[in-house]
Amino acid sequence: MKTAVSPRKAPRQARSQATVTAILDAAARVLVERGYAAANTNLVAERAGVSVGSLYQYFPNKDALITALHDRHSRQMDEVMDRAFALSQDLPFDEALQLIIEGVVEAHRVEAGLHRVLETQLAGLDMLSSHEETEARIAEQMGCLLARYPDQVRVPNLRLAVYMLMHALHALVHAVVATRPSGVSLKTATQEIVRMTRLYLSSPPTGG
Amino acid sequence: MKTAVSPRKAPRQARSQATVTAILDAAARVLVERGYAAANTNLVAERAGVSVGSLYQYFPNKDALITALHDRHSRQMDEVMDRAFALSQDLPFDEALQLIIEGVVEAHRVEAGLHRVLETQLAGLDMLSSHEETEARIAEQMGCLLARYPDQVRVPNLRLAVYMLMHALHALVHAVVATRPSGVSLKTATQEIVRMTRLYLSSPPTGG
Amino acid sequence: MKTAVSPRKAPRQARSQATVTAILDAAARVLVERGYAAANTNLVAERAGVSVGSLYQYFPNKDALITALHDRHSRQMDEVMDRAFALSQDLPFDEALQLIIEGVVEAHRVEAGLHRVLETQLAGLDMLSSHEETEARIAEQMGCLLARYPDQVRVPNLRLAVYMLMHALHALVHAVVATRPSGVSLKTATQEIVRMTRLYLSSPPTGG
Amino acid sequence: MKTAVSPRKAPRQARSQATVTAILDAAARVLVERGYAAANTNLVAERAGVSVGSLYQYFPNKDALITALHDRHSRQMDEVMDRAFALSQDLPFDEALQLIIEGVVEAHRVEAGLHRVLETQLAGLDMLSSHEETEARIAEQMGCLLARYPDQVRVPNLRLAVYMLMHALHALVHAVVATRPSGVSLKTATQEIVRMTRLYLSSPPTGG
DNA sequence: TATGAATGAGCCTTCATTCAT
DNA sequence: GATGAATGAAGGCTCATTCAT
Repeated sequence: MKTAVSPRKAPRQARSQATVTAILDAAARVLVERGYAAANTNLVAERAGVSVGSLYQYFPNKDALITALHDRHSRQMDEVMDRAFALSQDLPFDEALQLIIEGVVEAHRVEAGLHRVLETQLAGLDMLSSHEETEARIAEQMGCLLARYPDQVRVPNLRLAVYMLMHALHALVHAVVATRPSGVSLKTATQEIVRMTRLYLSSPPTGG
Repeated sequence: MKTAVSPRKAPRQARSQATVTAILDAAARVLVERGYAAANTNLVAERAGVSVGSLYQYFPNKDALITALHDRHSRQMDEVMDRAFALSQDLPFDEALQLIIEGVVEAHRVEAGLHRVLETQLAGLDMLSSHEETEARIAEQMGCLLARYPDQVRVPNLRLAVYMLMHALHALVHAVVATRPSGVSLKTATQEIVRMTRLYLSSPPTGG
Repeated sequence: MKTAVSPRKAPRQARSQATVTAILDAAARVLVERGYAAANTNLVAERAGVSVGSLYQYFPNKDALITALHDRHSRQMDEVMDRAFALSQDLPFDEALQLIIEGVVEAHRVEAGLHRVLETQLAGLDMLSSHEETEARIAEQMGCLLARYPDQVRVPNLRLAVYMLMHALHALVHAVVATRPSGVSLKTATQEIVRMTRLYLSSPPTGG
Repeated sequence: MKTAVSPRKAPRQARSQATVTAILDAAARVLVERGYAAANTNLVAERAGVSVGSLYQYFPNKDALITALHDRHSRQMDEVMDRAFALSQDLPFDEALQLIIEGVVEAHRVEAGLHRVLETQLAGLDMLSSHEETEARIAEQMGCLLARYPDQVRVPNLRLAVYMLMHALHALVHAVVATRPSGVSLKTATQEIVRMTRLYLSSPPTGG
């Protein structure tokens, strides 16, 4: 499942691919609109314009569908992040930081609702493995990034700093994308996240 | 209904109170174990050691039960926070900050799992009002706190700073309570949150 | 049960009697307001101002309660009818007829709603026996009445005539009490019932 | 939904139609046997030889099922009545009257039990509208009929007469179909209804 | 393969009835 | 006797899943 499709010999596969995509899209919409509890496979199939039977042809059960949706979403996010990290490669610290954070915000803006639902309502499902993988990979990249700027990044414990940033950034980006204090633009808010991050990273452990 | 009970001749009420408490406790456990969607009233009743009928004697429906649980939890959190804010009243900035953050961590340590589920899976229910109230009240107190230390708190926009802290602290506290990088104690992690907060608040807007 | 209470030594009994009456009254009200399906013993008890426990002290189960209510209602109706038949004893045919029919209308006006519900929704219960008895007794009396006026009552088959009248009058009285064509008073409508009855009874079997 | 099916390629629809019919038939049976309160959808489904799920595929809820049953029954009755009224068009008064009343009796003979339950236990449901419509239409037709014979029909108030007949006939037909005095055939009883009706309609208001 | 009617386990809720106080 | 909290069987309804066409 979920294996890449070889470019040639697409006719059959193309149909399947389109159907799978339609189903996942419908699932995303339904999930965002009604939450996991109220989302049901019949509705997803209807919204996707296919029969329930077809849905079950491609996904053995409801959880598999949600998992697949989650995986697809993760992959999309990963790509954005990878691109951001790649671009930041040769930039000075401040610019790299800004680029990365703006990238994350951008990544979350696309499907903020879906992202939230997936993260939120799916705590109980067994799909965490892939999610944690992703998290770990991003943490890894983040660690590498920080390690590249020993002069600006002066934290007592790099692993701890990465951990702090992962969680703080995650929450702030979500918040900033969803809602901001009145009169504050997304750009300004994003800038403030950058500022907080820079302050945190570039101050020596001891106040002295 | 659940108003204060007169001290003498409490047996009847005491029994009811105990039942209500047992139900709420069971609901909390079930919710944490299985999430909202998979939690069902029959199971909650069974776990509470009462019949479904009793459950419905005290809570008109499933949502009301969850809402009541949420309210109870909120009240408990509020008390902890209020206490922390009160104690921090006459302390110097650094100590006040530390006290507050340790208070929040402490508040979350009690029922972290429940807290997460309630926050997470209940987005759809109509109980948000009380939740948002609580949030607003805490934000208000936070704002007052920061305003008390104009010398140490140098942020360009106080409302924005409060907003940033609310979200970042929230996430970090949750994270820290649930899991930490190996080798990092809860105390150390909490300290790091304090450090991040202090750095963020006490640096002038412009690097200069 | 339901046995007459001896006049002396009433204190205890009086209390019970009052409670039973209150319960039956409440049951009547609830039944009229919500119908049999939606009526429930807890509500009846509450409306009667007693506990469910007390209700079950006097009535072994819900059906017994309804049956008792039905019996009480029947008895009240019977009394009215008996009185009407007694008064009509020495009157000429037309006046006797009018008196009886007005009596029936009057009897139904008091608790028309209850009467309807009892008749209607209780078809399935096993309380019909007493109901059929009452019906039979009234039919009997009606037969006697008609037999008293051989000159005016010229029907081919007396039993059939009684049967016809029982059913037609029943329906018409119900209808007339509940609703009438606009502009028609209860008195006028009652008069028309009398007219129909007289015409039916006093015409010779063959048109000749 | 239940609109006419194109003759060719009906298999799908035919199946559904059959299922719907089976459900309605089962509902009718259960309703007659146990009354509305004791009738439950699970039993209806079982009796119909389908699953509850199927029942709810065709009827959104219990009341809708009963309403549909009521509608189907009404439609059947209407057809019989319409036919009777149509046939009576050019007949002399006595024959027209006889035809109509025999028609009503015939209409009720088919599903007398169901008819009674539907009329009886369903006062509370919102299906009255259609029922009252039917009643009004029949009253209308009855009025027209009577108006066609000004020589034989001599009543003081046509609307009142129609009202009287609607109620009396209704009750008598029900009675006659369900049970009769011993020794009286359905035919004889029906004849007696005709006789009563004729006497009522053709006598001048005042005895003179 | 696609379809969608059919299935039925399971959930929320009610209410007649019991019983400890 | 009176009370009313507690009980739990039963009923309405949903929805993940299957399978005949």
